[in-house]
Amino acid sequence: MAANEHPEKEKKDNARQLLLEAARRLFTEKGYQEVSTRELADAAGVNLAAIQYHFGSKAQLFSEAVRSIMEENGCSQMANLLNEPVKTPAEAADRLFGFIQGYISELLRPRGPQACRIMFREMMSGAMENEDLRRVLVQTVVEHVTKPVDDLILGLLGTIFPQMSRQQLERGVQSIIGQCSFYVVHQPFVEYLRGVKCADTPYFEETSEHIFTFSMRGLGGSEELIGQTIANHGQPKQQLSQN
Amino acid sequence: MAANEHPEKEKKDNARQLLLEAARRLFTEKGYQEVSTRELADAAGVNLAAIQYHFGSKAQLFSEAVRSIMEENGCSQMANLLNEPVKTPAEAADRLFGFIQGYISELLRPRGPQACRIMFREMMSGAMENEDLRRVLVQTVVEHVTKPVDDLILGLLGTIFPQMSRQQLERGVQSIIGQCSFYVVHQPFVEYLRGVKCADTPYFEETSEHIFTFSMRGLGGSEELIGQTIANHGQPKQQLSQN
DNA sequence: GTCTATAAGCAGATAGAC
DNA sequence: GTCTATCTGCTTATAGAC
Repeated sequence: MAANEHPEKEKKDNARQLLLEAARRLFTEKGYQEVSTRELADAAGVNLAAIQYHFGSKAQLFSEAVRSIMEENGCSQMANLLNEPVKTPAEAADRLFGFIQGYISELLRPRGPQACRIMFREMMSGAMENEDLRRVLVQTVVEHVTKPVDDLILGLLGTIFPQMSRQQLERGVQSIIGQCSFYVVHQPFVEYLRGVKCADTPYFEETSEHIFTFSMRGLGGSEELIGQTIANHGQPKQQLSQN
Repeated sequence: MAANEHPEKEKKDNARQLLLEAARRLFTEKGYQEVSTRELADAAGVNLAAIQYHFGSKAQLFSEAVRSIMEENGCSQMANLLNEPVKTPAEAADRLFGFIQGYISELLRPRGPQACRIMFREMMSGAMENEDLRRVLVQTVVEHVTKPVDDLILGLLGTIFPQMSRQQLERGVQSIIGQCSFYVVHQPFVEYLRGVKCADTPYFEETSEHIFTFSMRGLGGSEELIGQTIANHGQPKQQLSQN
């Protein structure tokens, strides 16, 4: 009904589009199992049967919604980091620090479609009844999130540590992502155990700085580069000395 | 029916015990949402109504099952590590390495009740409908898993790095646990992206060694201690020099 | 394409006989 | 304490009118 109030633009497949938008929002907010088809149809302002008509099943609507989210913004904060290739270790270290902040921020303080939360949640739960669908979901996540993030960090680490083997770099990437994920996956436990709020600004900033420092040391980075990166991060670009 | 074949021992509350055992197994295998009360009753060989009679609801049975698992074996591989207090940094480093191996092993290659998988899965999903129940679950996990693991690693790191502040030690613990968790939480993505099997012995052993080395370096540990720990791990105890 | 009405099934919980 | 039978409410999916 509300759909007919805007006759100006093309409105073919309106119900489909409305459903997709509602699905993106609700699935990311509540998870696959917790959203019923009735709820989806109501939120979209369309008829229940439209889900079967346009997507065939709830599962396929979910699959489409995830793909659409991932294609549109992947891990959105990465866009800035990919604009121009880095040249010096100092630039790479600066972007690595920026990535860590952005990645945790997106995971802990999600605004808009939370692509990454879906990835954690639906994969851990046995929620995806259909095994094929589950495989497609893994593939979609890897293509649009895991792989780009991996390539980005791999490139940065390769610039900072040019002597390192591919295998060592891959392990470094995994250690960094693992540390960031910790503050999402273990969030309720950390908050209960330590009496902190992971997303509160002071704790959050300390978290980024710790992960950056710990990881740079873990890979053998110089204290000079670590200190200068933290000191200069967010400042206008300037030439930094490097190891 | 099978219950009456063993009249020798006390068998009061037999249905209750049978239900608890079935619940521990099924909930850890499939997750809360994926197990129905009928399935539980069938597996236990008792009547459906026994769940309400003995536990009041499915949710309370789940809660009891988790508590029972956690109380019984927490993170089981930790028992060996807690037997005697460590004295030297070398001993502490050796146990840290042992912990990392044991922790990943328990998460990746679970045999028996998989306490830790429950923790990850049910917390990430919005599965626990009841907010009170969710709080109780967080509390149970922290008490029986998070806190003991945290104390253990905190103690080991404190022995290896006696000059470090409490805050730094806590961050170190979180970085180590985060890296270990990565190989569980991101398992399907890593396996798809890299074409590896996380639980396969060569990759698994390399994983433990990497996390240990990366973390020791990240905290400023000496190369000598790292190398000697890896070389000597699993050997009979001997005095090692330390930084 | 969109709607109403309904099918078909499964969920957790309960009443009441034994 | 254990059982059968059933209630109530929800789910996804479909048939068929418009």
